[in-house]
Parts: sequence; structure tokens; C-alpha cells
Amino acid sequence: MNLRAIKPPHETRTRILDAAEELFMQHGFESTSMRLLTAKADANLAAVNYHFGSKDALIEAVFRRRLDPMNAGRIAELDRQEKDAGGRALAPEAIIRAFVGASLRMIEDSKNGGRNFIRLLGRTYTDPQKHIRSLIGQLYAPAMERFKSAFERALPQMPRDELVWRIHFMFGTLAYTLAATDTVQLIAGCKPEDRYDARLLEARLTAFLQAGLLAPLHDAGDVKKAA
Amino acid sequence: MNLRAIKPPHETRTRILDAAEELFMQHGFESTSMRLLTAKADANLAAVNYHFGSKDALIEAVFRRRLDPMNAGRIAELDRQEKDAGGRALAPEAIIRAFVGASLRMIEDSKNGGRNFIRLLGRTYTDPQKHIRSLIGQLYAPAMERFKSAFERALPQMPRDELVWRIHFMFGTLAYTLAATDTVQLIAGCKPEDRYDARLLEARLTAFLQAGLLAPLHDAGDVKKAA
DNA sequence: ATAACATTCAAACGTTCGTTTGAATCAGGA
DNA sequence: TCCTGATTCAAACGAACGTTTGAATGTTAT
Repeated sequence: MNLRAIKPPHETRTRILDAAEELFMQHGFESTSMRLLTAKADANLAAVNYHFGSKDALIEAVFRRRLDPMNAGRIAELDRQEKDAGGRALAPEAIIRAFVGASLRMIEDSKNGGRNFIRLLGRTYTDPQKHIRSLIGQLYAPAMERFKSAFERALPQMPRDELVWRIHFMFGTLAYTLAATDTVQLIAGCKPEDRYDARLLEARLTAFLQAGLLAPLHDAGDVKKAA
Repeated sequence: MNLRAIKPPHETRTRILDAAEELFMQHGFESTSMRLLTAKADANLAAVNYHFGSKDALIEAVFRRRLDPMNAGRIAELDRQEKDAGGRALAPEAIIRAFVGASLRMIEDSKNGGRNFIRLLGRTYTDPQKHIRSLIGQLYAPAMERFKSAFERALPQMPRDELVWRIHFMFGTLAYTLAATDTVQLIAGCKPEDRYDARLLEARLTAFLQAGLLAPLHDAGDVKKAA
């Protein structure tokens, strides 16, 4: 008898990845046990070790599945726009939208899998475990390098170290905004729209980030003299 | 024989809080075992349950010890400045500095305890465990309310929902910046200054946040028509 | 049909976890 | 000094953890 017929049509590997994505987001890596995870995926307890090797390898697979295509898409989008511009430097706003848009588009995923992943990703940037942070950093490195050089060309007059920090700030704003869906309720005092309006959020985020990126240079002279 | 003489002079409670602060920052809550923690604190395994009741209660105590005075100081600073201004609305930059300064001053703590705590705090805003996030939210609520109303007075012309989001963005930028000390190295490609220069960082952060807060309003009309 | 391989399954492995226990040791006042 | 309450200590508790095992079952090609 074939019991698979009553299971979701996905392969076991995919069902495990989907369950892991949701549970890692809800409870974190450590608090998500293999027993809970495999039960949700309708798989045997040993299935994770069979298909992925270990829990850590599963974590890596969860990120690679979505992050690799997402960052490849970001780079392709930047390449396309620069080609359209005939090799001239892009406007800062266009670069920001290319970066932010890739994340926000995934939020609108109908099956909520992308939304879960984005929230998970947003908080994993600051995961306590060093090997997890370095995994994320490694997966982001190519896209990060590409965007950094795009910003450098767009803002040739900005000091390099200042630019690095402002990219850092922008990255943080995005990460936190995606990860913390409830803190905004704390500020507002009541819950906002039930569902994120991704388009409106993109407009708000882009306006904020662009202004921050192009902020007048602070007077570092004062600071250094005071020290 | 009194062995306490060779231990650090602090009370056991304080030694446990110090050890917890550092280990929670390094490894997270789940990955920090009571055995490792009590060993580092030079205390017996049962000491945490005796002095705090449970591991969760210890976590709460770690946050209350620093966060309550820090936010009280923020509110007092705002009160003082408004009194000096004769009740007139403060400049946005002054409000931002009052908020950011409290965190950055703790980074300069000589014994690194404050630095550890700030990094721990920055990542706990997005902790997967809901009861931990709500604890943080609860500890922040009074200060958050106070700053929100200060911003509302400083920017009476800004739509309330837009202001809420921009405060959210600012909060996120600060939280991420404090939590992620290594991502900036990823962007830069090499490690920046070995030690954070808190003054310089404050100048950079304030310039970025102020520009974002005061950014021109995005054209939300376009967005809503397109939807 | 049969051999070869892939996957699933129930059960158990050894380890580590947070917490509890009850006795031992400390401190300070009567 | 003795009593009382606070604190420390070694030891153990049951539960939950990630992983491994070897047999059972499923699939595919010859």
C-alpha cells in the first residue's frame, strides 16, 4: 500500500525544508526539535539525517534554497539596469530599490513560505552562533560586493568609510524591519494593517533609506578635536 | 574556612548576572547551559534556581538590571531638555541623540559588561521566542511612549502612521548596528577600527537617522492607485 | 522474477538539559 | 554558646535532545 498518496505531493526533502522554514522562524533553531520538525513535515524522525546529514546541514539548505536565487536575481537586476543606462552610474534610489525590492517581493508569497523565510533571514543576521552568521555572510558576499561597487560609482564623492557605514545602516534597517513585525505595534500602540502592504512598505523604506544614504556629512572634525 | 575570600568580591547574584550577560551574548539563551554559566560565575549549579528561581527569570533579571535604568535615564534626559527649552518642542536631532546616546554610552563601559549587554539587547528585539520579545517590549514601553510623543510634537505636520514607521526604521537601524559588529566588516571587506569609536559612530548614526526621519514624503498616491 | 538501490520506519543510543533534593556550611542575634 | 535562617554543595532526577542502527518497504532496470 502506498501511503504517500495521502501526503502532500512534495518530495520529503521539500516538505522538510518547508516545515523547517516555518518552525525555525517561529521558535528558532535550537528550540525546534527534530521530532517536532519531522512530525510537521509528515516524515520519519530519521529523515532529516538521511536527506541532509545533520540538523546544521538542514539549516544551511533552508537558507541556500531561497537566498541563492534571491541574490542572483538582485545582481541580475543591477546588471540589467546598468546595461539599460549604457554603463553610466545608476541613481542611488534605483540601487536601493533593486536591493529592497527583492526582499519585499518575497513577502507577498501567497503560501506564506517566502514571508516566513524573510522574517527568519532578518533575524539570523544577528544570530548568536558564529558559524550561522558566517554562513549568511558567505551567501551574501557576492551580492554585497556588487551593490557596494554600484553605490561607489553612484556616489564617487562620498568617503569610502562613510559609505560602508551607511550601507551597514541601510542593511540593518531592512533586516530589522523584515524581522520585527510586532515592534511597530509597540510603537503605534495598536496593531496596524493586518497584512503588510508590501508596495507601501517599499515606498516608505526607500524614502527613508535614500534620505539616510544621502544625508549631509556629519562634522567629524568636531568629534576628533573633542577626543 | 571561608572560600569566598578568593572569589571576586561581588555577591553571587551579581557574579551570575555578569556571567549570564556575557554568555547569553556569545552563545544565545538556549545554547548557554546552567552548568557552563554557573561555572563561569564560580557558583554552584543550583545557585541560579536558588537566587532567581529559573533560567527564564534569570534572563529577565539580566535585562531589567541594565534596561530599566537606561530607559529611565532616557526619559529624564528628554524631560530635562524640554524644561530647558521652556516647554517648546525639541529639535528632531536632539531627540534622536537622547535615544541613541544612551545606548552608545553603554558601549564605552570599561569592563565590557555594558558592551556585551548592548549587543545582546540589539539582537533580542528579534528573538524567536515570543515571551522574550514581549518582555523587551514591556521594558521599553514607557520610554517608547515618551519618545513617540516627543517626535509628534517636533514634527506636527507628519502623518501619524508615517511617523510610526520612521520611528520603527530608526529603532531598527540602531538595534542592528549595535548587534551586528561583524557585518560591517563583510561590507568593508576588511576589519575597520578594532574598537568602536562611540563618538564617531554616534555622529554617523545621528546623521543617517535624522535624514531618514526628515525624508520627503513618498508619493503614496501612486501606490494606492496602482493597487 | 530478481537483483540493486533508495527510502522509510520503529527503536534505541548516549548525552545533555533545567531543576530538585537534603545535607552541609555559613552568618548574626539572643 | 546555641539557635535560626540564609546560602552553598554534591548528587541525582526525569525529560528531551540529535543521531545511529538494521530491518522493512518501496522503486527501477534488467
